[in-house]
Amino acid sequence: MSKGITPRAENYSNWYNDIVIKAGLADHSDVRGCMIIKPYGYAIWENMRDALDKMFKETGHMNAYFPIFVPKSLFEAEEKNAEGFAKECAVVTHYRLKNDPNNEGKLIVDPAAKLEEELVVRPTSEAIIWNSYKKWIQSYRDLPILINQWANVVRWEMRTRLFLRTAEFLWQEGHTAHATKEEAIEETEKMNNVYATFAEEWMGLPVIQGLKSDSERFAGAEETYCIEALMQDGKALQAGTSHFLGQNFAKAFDVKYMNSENKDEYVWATSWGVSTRLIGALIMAHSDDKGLVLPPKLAPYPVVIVPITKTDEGKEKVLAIAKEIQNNLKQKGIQVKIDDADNVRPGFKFAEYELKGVPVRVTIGERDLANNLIEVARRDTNEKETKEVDGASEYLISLLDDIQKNIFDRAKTFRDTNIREANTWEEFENLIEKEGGFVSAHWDGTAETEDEIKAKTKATIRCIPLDNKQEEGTCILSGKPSKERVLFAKAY
RNA sequence: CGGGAGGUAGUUCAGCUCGGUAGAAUACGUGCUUUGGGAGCACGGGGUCGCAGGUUCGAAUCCUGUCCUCCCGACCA
Repeated sequence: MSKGITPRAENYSNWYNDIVIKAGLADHSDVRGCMIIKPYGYAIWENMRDALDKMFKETGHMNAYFPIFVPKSLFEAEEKNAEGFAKECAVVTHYRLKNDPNNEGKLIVDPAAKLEEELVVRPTSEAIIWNSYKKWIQSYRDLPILINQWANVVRWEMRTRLFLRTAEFLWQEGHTAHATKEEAIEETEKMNNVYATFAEEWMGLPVIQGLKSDSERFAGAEETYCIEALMQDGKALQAGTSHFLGQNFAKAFDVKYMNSENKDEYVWATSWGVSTRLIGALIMAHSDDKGLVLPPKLAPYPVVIVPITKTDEGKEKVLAIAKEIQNNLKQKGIQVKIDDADNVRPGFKFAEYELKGVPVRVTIGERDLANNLIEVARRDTNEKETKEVDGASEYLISLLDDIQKNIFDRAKTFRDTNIREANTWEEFENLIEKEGGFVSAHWDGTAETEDEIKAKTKATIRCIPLDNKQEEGTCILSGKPSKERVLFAKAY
């Protein structure tokens, strides 16, 4: 157990907070619900962003940027979307401050500077983007529009948690416009697939792709696809969503195109997004009581070298080998940090890099080097081994692959052993309460039943898996007939 | 929005009951000894005690108001 980190078994949410703060990922700010993402945490986000951005471009999308402010009249155009977000919107009402005549050195909002129309700080950008698409789309030749934006959004949540739910967060939101329903649905599914691939191959996070139930669906969507992941404490986390918006926004903003037969038609839409919440998922999926555990592909530096030296000429030799390894790995695009700071001792560095989740630590010391050896420690299993200097770089590269794979396999085994079937209400309640994880059960398809289950157990329908097999059954609560099982869980 | 905890050094916190010189640990700086699992000793710098009033000879401490944060719950596309 590491200095100052609450063990998971003692208090899972304190453990989570300790990791975020002590690994240097983020801090609370003086603004309620808003966090400061520190360089180490931001570096992880940059790696996520770069990988996703590349995937978006490979699937034909381009980036653009729309304003953070949405005039209220635009925001309210799509009623369901507006209603869904209304109660968590920050609103700009004034554009100027002035000196407080009654309190020197203080400022007050200038009542003379009230805006004619309030500006909503975007909680999501469908409204302002579709207002633009209206101007961009005349003909079927203008379609599809495949745009993504990297942005911050604000949702005034009642209760916030670092990375998992903050009042302001960073994300990407894709907004596409299509001529046909089929093409839009294809896009929705394609991007959900991109998310699943990213989660599994980069984050080492196994996910279940599925559809949301009516009550969990995005406000303004016809269908919401999602990727759902399971955290170590048995709670589910929605890691990404991709929405088929039908013609709802096209109708709200009057976006029509002329088809090849000279007839006006409404445009079909999708939107999809993932956020800095993924960093929360990353933490809770892999880390342990010693600290963070990062997948090599997203670690700011997958390898850290700790030189241990006693003499000047020894130091020279050690650093020469460290730099050689650094250069070899750099050629493969792998960042290596050499920590030659001499104000802290090796033991401190070991603990520090374990806390920060660096996948591989290499110790190069004069003692082992006399025998041409170095020490290699892997963070995922906490195993240490000694290796020959010759061939070290090649070994490290293959070790990083191993770790990436092991992290995923471990999380997948955990996830798979935590999907259980329930066939009666008693079984269901018992599994949700005592085991956690996903519970696969029949449901009659109604929102009433879903609500009642939630009220009784706090479990919600996470998704209806895409590859669901069809089987006759009866709803665990109402006993009414059902054609397939859905996944329930308590969720973040 | 309900319930709980809290705001004192960069950080974690003690001091408050019972008013009287602003404290510890850690971090930081300097020096020496150290360096293979969170080093030791010595010296040193560092604070409008969240903010505003009030009581008092005197307030971190008592009273009133106010702002903010965290945790639990409700809420959460």
